[in-house]
Amino acid sequence: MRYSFQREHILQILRNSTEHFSVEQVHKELLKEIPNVSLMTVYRNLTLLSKKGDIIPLHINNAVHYCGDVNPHYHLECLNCGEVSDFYNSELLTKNKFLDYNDFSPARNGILFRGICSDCKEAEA
Amino acid sequence: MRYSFQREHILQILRNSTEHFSVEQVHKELLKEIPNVSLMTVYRNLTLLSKKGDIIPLHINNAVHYCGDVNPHYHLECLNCGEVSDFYNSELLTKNKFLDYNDFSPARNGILFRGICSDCKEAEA
DNA sequence: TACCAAGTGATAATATTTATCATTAAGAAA
DNA sequence: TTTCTTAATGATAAATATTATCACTTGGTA
Repeated sequence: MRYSFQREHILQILRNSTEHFSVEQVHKELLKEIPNVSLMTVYRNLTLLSKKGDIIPLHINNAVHYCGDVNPHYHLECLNCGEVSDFYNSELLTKNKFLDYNDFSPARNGILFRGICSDCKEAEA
Repeated sequence: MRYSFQREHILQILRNSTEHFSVEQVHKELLKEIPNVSLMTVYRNLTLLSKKGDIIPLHINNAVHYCGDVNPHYHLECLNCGEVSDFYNSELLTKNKFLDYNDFSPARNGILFRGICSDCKEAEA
């Protein structure tokens, strides 16, 4: 894989944020730094970076969002507001082994919890 | 919500299978029983049944698949072959409480494990 | 400096889902 | 049973997200 100015910037956009941008959002951010960069380039590089393991693809409501943090953690998706947040939990990580039951090996960042986030629970109460 | 012949059949298709059909697949099955039924009707009812809690929507690679089993369980998605299977694990279910950490409440069937399934692991070895 | 292949950007095509609206039919009321 | 109201349907079009194609550009090596 050859160096690419565009790809490097895409990676930095995700590394420098805790948000989980959609492809469109990454493109929008990238346009601030590289005018005229095409959406196709964003798609292409996000796919490549995912395959390399440099970013984590999250499939949320029929659109892929990407996480730039490759440290061991999981994701929480709120079914009410749609927000996706990172979830660091060492207890779960150490207990992770029993998940190899069923001969299924979860990917390092491959656990997604779908439910209701704290903000939405408060709003209801 | 009023009774609908089409909706009833859609629900039965999912109830009578352990597979996790896409919308197109449900439509294909439904056409065997109700010729000329429209794809729009399938979309509409799958969305309605999801909101009622009668079926579980799974977002897999930018397409929704549905699970007709509403008993407490989770899902395993193979990143290699794309297969999605049900995962029943009482140990995880009882330990589920600690997931209320972070004030996030996972939905009853809202945990998705993404990784490599047993078949694919064997094939590699 | 020349060359080759990876990467890009413009464009078109595909796939998935949602919106619109006239017609049909569930089921309550007369 | 007939009438009436409105949810549900089906046909069609539109919107959204993604992938394919290909001539041109650029990174990096010979």
